[in-house]
Amino acid sequence: MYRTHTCGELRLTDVSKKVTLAGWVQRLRKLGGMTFVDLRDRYGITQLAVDDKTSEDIRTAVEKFGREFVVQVEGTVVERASKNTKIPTGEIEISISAIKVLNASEVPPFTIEDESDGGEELRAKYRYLDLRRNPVKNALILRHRVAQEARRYLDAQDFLEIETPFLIKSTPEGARDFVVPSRIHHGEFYALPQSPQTFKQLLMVAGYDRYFQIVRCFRDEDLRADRQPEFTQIDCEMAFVERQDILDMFGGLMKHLFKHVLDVTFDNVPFMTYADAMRDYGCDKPDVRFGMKIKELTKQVQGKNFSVFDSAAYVGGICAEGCAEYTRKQLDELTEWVKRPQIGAKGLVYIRLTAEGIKSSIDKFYTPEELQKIAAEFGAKQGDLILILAGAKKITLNGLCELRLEMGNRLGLRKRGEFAPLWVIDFPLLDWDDETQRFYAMHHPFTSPQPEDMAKFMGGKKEELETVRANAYDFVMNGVELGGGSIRIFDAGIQQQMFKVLGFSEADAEYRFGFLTNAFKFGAPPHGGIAFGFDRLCAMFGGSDSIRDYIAFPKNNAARDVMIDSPAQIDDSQLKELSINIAPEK
RNA sequence: GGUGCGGUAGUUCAGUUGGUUAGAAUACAUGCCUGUCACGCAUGGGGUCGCGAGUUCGAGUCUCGUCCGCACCGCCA
Repeated sequence: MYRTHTCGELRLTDVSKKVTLAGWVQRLRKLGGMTFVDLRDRYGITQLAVDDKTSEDIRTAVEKFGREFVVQVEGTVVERASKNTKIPTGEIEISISAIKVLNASEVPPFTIEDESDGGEELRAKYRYLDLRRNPVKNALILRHRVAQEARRYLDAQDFLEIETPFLIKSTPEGARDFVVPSRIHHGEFYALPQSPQTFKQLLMVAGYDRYFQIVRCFRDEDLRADRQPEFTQIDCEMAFVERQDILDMFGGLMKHLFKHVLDVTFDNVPFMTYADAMRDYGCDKPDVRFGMKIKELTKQVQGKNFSVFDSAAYVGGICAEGCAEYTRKQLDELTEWVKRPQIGAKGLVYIRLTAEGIKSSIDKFYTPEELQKIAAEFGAKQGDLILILAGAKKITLNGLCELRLEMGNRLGLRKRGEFAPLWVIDFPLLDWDDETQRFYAMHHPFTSPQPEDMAKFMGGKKEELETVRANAYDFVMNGVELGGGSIRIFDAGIQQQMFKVLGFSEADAEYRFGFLTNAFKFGAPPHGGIAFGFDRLCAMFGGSDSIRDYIAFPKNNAARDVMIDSPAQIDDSQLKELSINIAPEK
C-alpha cells in the first residue's frame, strides 16, 4: 500500500497514529539542525519534520530531495511545537520513521505555487505541471462540481443522458466544420459536430422526451479568451413543450447551479426582447447589473446645422453619473478609446453638467436650453456626464454598448459576486446578407418562427421575412451569453419552407438534411431545447473571463496545443492511405 | 484577413539620448543556521538580448522583414 492517508486530512485528533503518506515535495526548509519538508498531493500539504532524533540515513536522504520529487514516507503524527494556522494540517507534522524516493524530478521550469513565476506560454507547454497548482486544480474541481450538479438536477427531472456520434456529416452553414477524412470511403469526409443539434431532435422523434448531454462540440473558427475550437455544452432537448416550459426548466437549472455551486440565489429570471435589448443596451447580451441605458437622440438633435449629427443615421448616448468633473485629458482619452478600430466611432461628443452650468463640446451648435433638454432625456442631474456617439446605426449602437460597459467598469458598477440573469427573447429569425443576396438563419435552420409570425413566414415575401421573429431565447448573465436555444420546427412543410427561404434547392436540402425531414414524416412531437456553454459557465462561477483555466488541456490563441504540439503533419503513408495530396502553400 | 501590446539569465522583469564589463528579484548550487512554514544570512554559476537583414565608428536600444505569445475586430447558424 502506497499510502494510508492523503496529505490533506491529518489533524490534531490523529496524533500518535502511524501513517504512510505519498506525494510531491513542495518545498524544503533547512534550518541546520532540522529540516522541514512540505509534502503535497491533490488534497493538501502535510509537513514532515526531520530533527536530531531522526536517524542519520533519513537525514541524509532528505538532504538530497529537490522540488517535485515524488516520495513516500512512514511516520507518526505528532503535534507541532509551533503551529501554522494558515493551513488545515498546520497543527500537526509527521515524525519520519522511513522515507523513500519513488521518483526524482528535474528542477521544474517555473515554480509550482499559487502565484507562479511562470508566464502563460511556459505554463501551457508544461500544462501537467501547471495543473499541480492550486488555482488550476481548483478550477477543474469547480468544473467537476458544476457537471455533477447539472446531472443531479437534470436526472431528478427525468432527463436521460444519451451520447451522440462525433463522426457525422458536414453541413456548411454557420461555423466551419472540422473534417475527418474517411479511409474506407475514398474521397469522403466525416465532420465533427458543431453541436448535436440534429441528433437531439431525432431523439425527440424517437420518443426520448427529455434528453441532455454534457458534450464536446467543435468549430473551426478563430479563438478568443472565451472561445476554443473544441468546447463543451450542456446540451438539452425536451418534447411536448412550449417556450415557457423550457424557460422554467432551465431557469431552474441555472438557479440550481448558482445555489449549489456558489450559494448564490436569484429570483425568477426576467425577460427582455431582442428589440428592447438593442434599443436600451446596444447589444443582445446586456449586462443588467447596472442601468446607464442608451437613449436615442437622432430626431431631437438634428436640424441645428451640426453636420456630424445631421448626416448620421443614428445619434445616441449614455449618462455616466458623477463624471462631470472628467478632465480634458480623460475625455480625450475616452475619445481615443471609442476611435479604436475595434469600436470604430468617428468621435465622441460630451455634455458636462457642472456646478458652473452645462458645458459641452457642441456649445457652438446648441443653446444651453437645448442641451438641458438633451440632459433631461437621460434624467441627468448636476455632476453627470453625457457621452454621445453618432453614425451608422449598427456600429454606433455597438460603440455605445462597449462605451457603457467601459464606463460601468470605471464606475465599479460591474460588481464581482453580483449576478443579474436575463432571458433575451424574440430574436429575428433571419438575417439578410447583401453580399450573397440571401437569408441566413440567425440561430439555426431548425428554429421555429413565433406562432404569430407564422403566416408572414409561410408567405415568403422578403420584406416580411425580415420582420419574422424566432421562437428563440438566450440565457444571459452579467453581459455574457451562457446559453441559447429555441422551439424547433417539427412540421416537415414548415421545415421545407425554411430551407426554401434560406435558398437551398430541394435536392440540396434533401442531401444535407433529408435524414431529419424524413424523420419528421414519422410522428415528430413538438419540441425545443437549449444548450449552455459549459466552459463559460465554469469561468463565470470561478469569476474569470477566460475559459482556458477551466479546461484541462486548452489550445492557445492560434488553435495550437503547445504541449503536444498539435496540429502536426502526418506520415506520407497515412496520407496515401487516405488518398490525400497536400497542395503547396499559397 | 486586420489592429494593439509584448519577446533580455531556468523564470518574471528593468535597461536612460545608440556608447566601455547587460542588471534586479526569484529559481538553482555551495556553506552557515534547532521550530520553519514565501524561513533567514553569505557566496557562486547562469545571457544566441526571438530570428534575419539594414542604418551607424558603434545596435538590447533605430529601420525593415520574419517567427512566436496575449488581447481584440472580422469570423463564431
